Amino acid sequence: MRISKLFGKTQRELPAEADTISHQLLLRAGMIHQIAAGVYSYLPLAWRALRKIENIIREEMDKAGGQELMLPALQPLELWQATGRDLAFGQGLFTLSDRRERRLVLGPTHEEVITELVNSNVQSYRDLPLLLYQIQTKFRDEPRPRAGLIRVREFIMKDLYSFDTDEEGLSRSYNKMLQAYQNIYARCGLPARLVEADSGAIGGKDSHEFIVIAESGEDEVISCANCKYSANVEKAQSTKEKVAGDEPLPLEDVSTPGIATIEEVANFLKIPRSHTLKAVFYSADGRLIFVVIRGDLEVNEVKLKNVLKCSELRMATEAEVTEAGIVAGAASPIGISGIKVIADDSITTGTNFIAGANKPETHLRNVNYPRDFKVDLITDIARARAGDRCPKCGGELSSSHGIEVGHTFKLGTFISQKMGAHFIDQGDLSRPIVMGCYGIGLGRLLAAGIEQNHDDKGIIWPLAIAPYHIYLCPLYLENPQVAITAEKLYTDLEGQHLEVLFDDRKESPGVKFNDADLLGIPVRVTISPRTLEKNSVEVKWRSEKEPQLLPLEEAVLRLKELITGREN
RNA sequence: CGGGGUGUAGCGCAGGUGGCUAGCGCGCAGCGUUUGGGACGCUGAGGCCGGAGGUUCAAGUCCUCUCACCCCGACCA
Repeated sequence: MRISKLFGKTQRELPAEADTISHQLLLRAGMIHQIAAGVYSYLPLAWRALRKIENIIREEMDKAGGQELMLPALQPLELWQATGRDLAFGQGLFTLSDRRERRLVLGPTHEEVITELVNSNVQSYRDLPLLLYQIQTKFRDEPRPRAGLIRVREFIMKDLYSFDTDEEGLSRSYNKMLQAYQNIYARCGLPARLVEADSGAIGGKDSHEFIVIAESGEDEVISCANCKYSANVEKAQSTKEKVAGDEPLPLEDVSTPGIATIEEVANFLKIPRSHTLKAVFYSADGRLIFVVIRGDLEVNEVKLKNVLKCSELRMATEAEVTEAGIVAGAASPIGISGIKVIADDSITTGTNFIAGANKPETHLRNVNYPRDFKVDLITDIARARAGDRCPKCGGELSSSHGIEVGHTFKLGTFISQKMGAHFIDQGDLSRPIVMGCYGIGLGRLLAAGIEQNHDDKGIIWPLAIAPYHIYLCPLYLENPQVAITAEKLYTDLEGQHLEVLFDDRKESPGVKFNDADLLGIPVRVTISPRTLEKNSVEVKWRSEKEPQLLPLEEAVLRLKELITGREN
């Protein structure tokens, strides 16, 4: 490709809109163009890189036994109502009506559609297992698109769906996919980590994410330095250490004038926050929920949401709390009735806690569970933090940010049951198909690739996903010797099926070198009067500092060797 | 949804106390001189100042409404 003909221009200045690195570089390199919040066009360079990623994914899916197909983006809303996932997705679902007022959604994912399809093609255990996948555009009305391609509303995604006769089959399919995913990230040059995850609106039991550690990532990963434990903070557990072990003492009031927050209570009474119990109020599908947790811990809303099995969860408003007869600032689980109380199991890690008295400006000393109050449910709903103890080995947990570049789910029979997708087993029994699903966002993978591979000059593409292999960079093109040599080299390199971006512009060396660095093509080949004097060309890897000279007559073959050598 | 910010040329920005032909840099076009890390000179094209309404002799500038985009938060009584 000649740069003079390439659609898309590099930009010298930082775009004001972007403040994550991949977003900035994608814009500066002229690779993407935004048309609305979280909606982008992909220009030729980006599209080439995406297709490289797509092909790697396709090869690995096929190798694992997957069969590619294409599914509709336009889906009837009833399909979503059948599984109830229209509610789970809520506002995240793009909906529209056709001319007959039939309600449709733009598919945010395709479990319903493919289950419907599979149901009409599978009757017997002999038809299973199946691994079916699609690579296509999906739509989610994200509350806040951000960071360029990292969180968007229209995106290209590979989803594979597995269909098995039982849990063991599912595990086999699941493990195949985990392996295929490891292969994909390795081939794309991305160090992705496997972490335990919450399944969110997709539903299901076991779930894992692949995370690329990056500052701009919006996911928080909790991991143990000592063992392999690693989990998304939404899911992560930690050991809650004992805090106070005295014999339970009788309850007593303590006056706390003007004291409301846990911080203030702890300071006022000169005790650690961990010796207090905190009351937090939520509204779950419109119902008030009373949550009790040890004062130094925070509620993990994802865990809470899972426990409550609700579709909408938010903090309750002060009005809602007051209306329920609760004294803000001194709320207490003691003597509460008519409200569902959920407790974090941290309330059993000590005795004689301080808690609200449910009377203005008053707290209670020596609160003990279960002696003093009852709860509807006690379980782990706390947010794990860096510095906490690992639930598996007791090591110290640390926290880092990352980009979720893949997510796998053991769906089980949740969807197949609701949609009546059954098969006949060997004993002539009708049973629901056991499902899994496995997604990768291609654009996000591209962005993560840039987040991982760049310097202050620009992108440094891993060879496997680079839009081109070689940046052919002749200097002083008005010199006929340079021009002729460059043209010949361009033709010969393409003849060897090397992918060449030919900078045929009459620009100054500075401009060309800077664009070469910005675009991040792995190998730069410079031809100039200076190199021609030595009858050679200069070759430089984008990822390395020093160039080397290659004799002109060997250049094509040597470059071919260099590139195929690194590809494997 | 809440909070903050920004909309002026393809990109980055200035102008904002109303005042006549709306500027600067980059980029773009032409000519010339240059040339191993974003060269220089000259000439030139390019704007419904996000949109609607209002105030005024006069609005990029003031008022009201609205739209779009970006960032932060979805935070604990």
